[in-house]
Amino acid sequence: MTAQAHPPARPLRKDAARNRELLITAARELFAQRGLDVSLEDIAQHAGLGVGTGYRHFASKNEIASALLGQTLDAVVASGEQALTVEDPWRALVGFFEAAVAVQVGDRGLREVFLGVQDTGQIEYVHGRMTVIVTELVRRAQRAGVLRKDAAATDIGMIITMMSAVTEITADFAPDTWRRYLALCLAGLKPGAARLPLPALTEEQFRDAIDHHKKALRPTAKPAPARAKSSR
Amino acid sequence: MTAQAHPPARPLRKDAARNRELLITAARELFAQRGLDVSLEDIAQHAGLGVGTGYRHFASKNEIASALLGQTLDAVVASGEQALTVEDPWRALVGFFEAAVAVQVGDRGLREVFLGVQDTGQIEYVHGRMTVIVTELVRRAQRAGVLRKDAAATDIGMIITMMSAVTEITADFAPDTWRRYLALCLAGLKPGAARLPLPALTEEQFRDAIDHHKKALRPTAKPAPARAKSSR
DNA sequence: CAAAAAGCGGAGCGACTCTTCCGGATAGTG
DNA sequence: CACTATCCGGAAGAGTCGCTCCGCTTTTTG
Repeated sequence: MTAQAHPPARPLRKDAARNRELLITAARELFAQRGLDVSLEDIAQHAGLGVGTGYRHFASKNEIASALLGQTLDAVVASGEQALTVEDPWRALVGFFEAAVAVQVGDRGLREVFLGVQDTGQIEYVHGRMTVIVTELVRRAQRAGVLRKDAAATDIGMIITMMSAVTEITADFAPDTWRRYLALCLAGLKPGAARLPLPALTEEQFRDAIDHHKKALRPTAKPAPARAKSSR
Repeated sequence: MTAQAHPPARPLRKDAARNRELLITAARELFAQRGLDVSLEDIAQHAGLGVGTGYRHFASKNEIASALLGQTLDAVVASGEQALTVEDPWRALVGFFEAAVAVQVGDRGLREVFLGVQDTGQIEYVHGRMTVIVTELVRRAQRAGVLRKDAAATDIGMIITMMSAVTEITADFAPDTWRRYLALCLAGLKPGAARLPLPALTEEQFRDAIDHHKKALRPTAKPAPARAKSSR
């Protein structure tokens, strides 16, 4: 589903391959620094190339963004899988939190996705893989008695989103601030506190939450093929 | 500072006054529903008026947005002042949280401001009034022993921002979800939990946080006065 | 060392935004 | 009821962004 470089039927020409890499790294940098709203002209220029070259390698701006974001989201999933191998259930949970938030500190585009400001479309795919992992992390911690019984798997995702908000605001000058508020939430997750007033979201609701509502990554809405002449 | 309707030197003509109200309510509705990015054409049309009429009443789109947002932010300040009159320090604190978040549930534009996605410019003004109130709320609660000693005034603002993130994502179908996560944070704010790893932000840092970095409400960057002829 | 294939770049189109301008409609006045 | 200050509406200027098209350059091939 990810627009991974189409398996090169014929190997790319040398310069083309080089330019492709230039584009990818330029895009990654700009998305991370300035968010998902940078223009493709900026990306191309930042790579020292022309706009047309960008479109030779990627069908649309969304394709670059989706591919890059997908890659990063995969990394988050990976750190979740790794957390499952940690024996101490509480340390595993905390470690996962920290990994998931740490990647966002340097990546504004990623934060925009977690905050639901922008939509890349493929989150549900990642979410599918994630829910199993997180559910297991929660189950283990609860069984060990280190996590309050009324915590749910969806709470973990929501807390990560809250950390995104903190980081979005502080990343520029106090990038570690999220640690303070994660600690605060973790304190609230320990057993023994007062009951939580509402039930957690269901997995389905949570998926809707990060998938619905937001503006698609550029409305684009390419209705008419621009030119009347469809010569090509 | 707020672009309150310039004290009408001469009373507005009847239709003008009516249209002004139409514009304001239309803008408020659209900002609340669709966020701060709605076009001014949409606003005018939603009010049943022409674009030009909008500019007769407001100097720019930013002016409408700022004025409206400012009004809402004033309401938040007011609920803070009211909280100071509650005798139970914990109830006062919780009440303030609830008031501050509740207004955001129906107002997407306001959430965008709290999340630092968009900048209206006048937050620092509100922040100035707020910091005194919140500091007092915190001091009272700590003196009564119901709030952990290492909590700071800036923590309150940050928690509100976290609730903005939750609400931004859930407002469309489970608008009360923030209550669960507020409860979780409140549990973490009770005394007795493990120390928080980092110091809180200073007031100055917090002000920078919600003031810096974000994209101004439309770059606009009106460099040249459009037409060369400066007849008017 | 050609010829052909592949790739490059940027002018340019459509769609959208904010804002201005001004002819024509409207409300208040004598 | 006319007359004028006021106001309305929408066309149009200027800017931005996504994307396409096609003449020109570079790489590969034979």
